[in-house]
Amino acid sequence: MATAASVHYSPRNNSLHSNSLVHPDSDRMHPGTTYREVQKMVQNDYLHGLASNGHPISHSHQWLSGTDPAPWVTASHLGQPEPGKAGVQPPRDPLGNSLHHRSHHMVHPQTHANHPGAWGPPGHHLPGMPASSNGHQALLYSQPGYSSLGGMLSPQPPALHHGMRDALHEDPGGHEQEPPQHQPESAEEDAPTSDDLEQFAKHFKQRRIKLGFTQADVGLALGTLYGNVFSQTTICRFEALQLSFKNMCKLKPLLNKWLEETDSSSGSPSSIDKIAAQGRKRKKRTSIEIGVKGALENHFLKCPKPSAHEITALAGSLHLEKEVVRVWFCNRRQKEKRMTPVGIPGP
DNA sequence: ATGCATGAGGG
DNA sequence: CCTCATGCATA
Repeated sequence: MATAASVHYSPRNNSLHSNSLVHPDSDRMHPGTTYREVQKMVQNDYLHGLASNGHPISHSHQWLSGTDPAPWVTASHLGQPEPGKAGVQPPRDPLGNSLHHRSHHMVHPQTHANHPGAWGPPGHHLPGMPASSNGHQALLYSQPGYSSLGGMLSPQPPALHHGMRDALHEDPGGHEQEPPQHQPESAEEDAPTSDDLEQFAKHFKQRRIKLGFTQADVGLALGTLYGNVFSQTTICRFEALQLSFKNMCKLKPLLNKWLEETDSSSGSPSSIDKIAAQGRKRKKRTSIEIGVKGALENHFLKCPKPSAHEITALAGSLHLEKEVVRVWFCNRRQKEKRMTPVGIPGP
């Protein structure tokens, strides 16, 4: 066969241990439901990563092809999303009305540097337990009133208004680290609370399904509309609140826009951009055996951030590549930072 | 729906 | 090396 297609990737440093055989592991559960730890998440450092990427462009697949530059990527972040429209059409036609209209002068993911105060505090609510029980967080949504919890929702005109977040009491003599630079209730895209996001995610999913779109469709549509493509994975995670708070905040406006556009003007067949995954191949996903995962979990509980040396040692004893172990820890840490931390499904 | 992975950006 | 956003591949 085509041996020319080399499936080599470049491990940072290390000898090839080549221990990662493709064994169909049926892993998905943790060995023993013992680590149902309460998340302690007392450190939210959402304050420093905002500038990470204001423009998700210019990165992604470079192995796609060394010959043809991804057109959608080079198209820049928000250049010209085709004034006409760009709605991917669901496999089935939900409605037939071609109501088209208006504004789509959306900007690219503008991650303003405001930090959510509702997520970090140790006393924040758990996903299954709205903070309302504390009696300090009213349920004020910035989104158009969706009377969820009923099933039937009636799209109402944007009531755009929202309250505010819980007021943090700063310590006397201390330094303020919460500059509430909120505009005079200008728009609705300021600082969503966790409840906002929760509600929106729910609403979004509901609408999406009703409109007959898949998660992948939405991701693609976002690309066509605003120039930012997202994968099914990301949409899925958004709906499941499995992204970081900051990330959720960034995506919400986009998805909201899509929702508005879509449910009002729904008859617009359009060509879906398809990205061909070709060229460079990524490393085969290493399947870590259940037992090994358990061991990793254990170490994580004791030490979420092992040193390089420790990782090496661990990798040795577990017969894994160091890189794999390192990445495992990275991913594990990320999980802890999600809105819905491991093991605790949303409401 | 999720597990492992890539890569940009920051230190 | 880490964090963070994001996604291919897979269960």
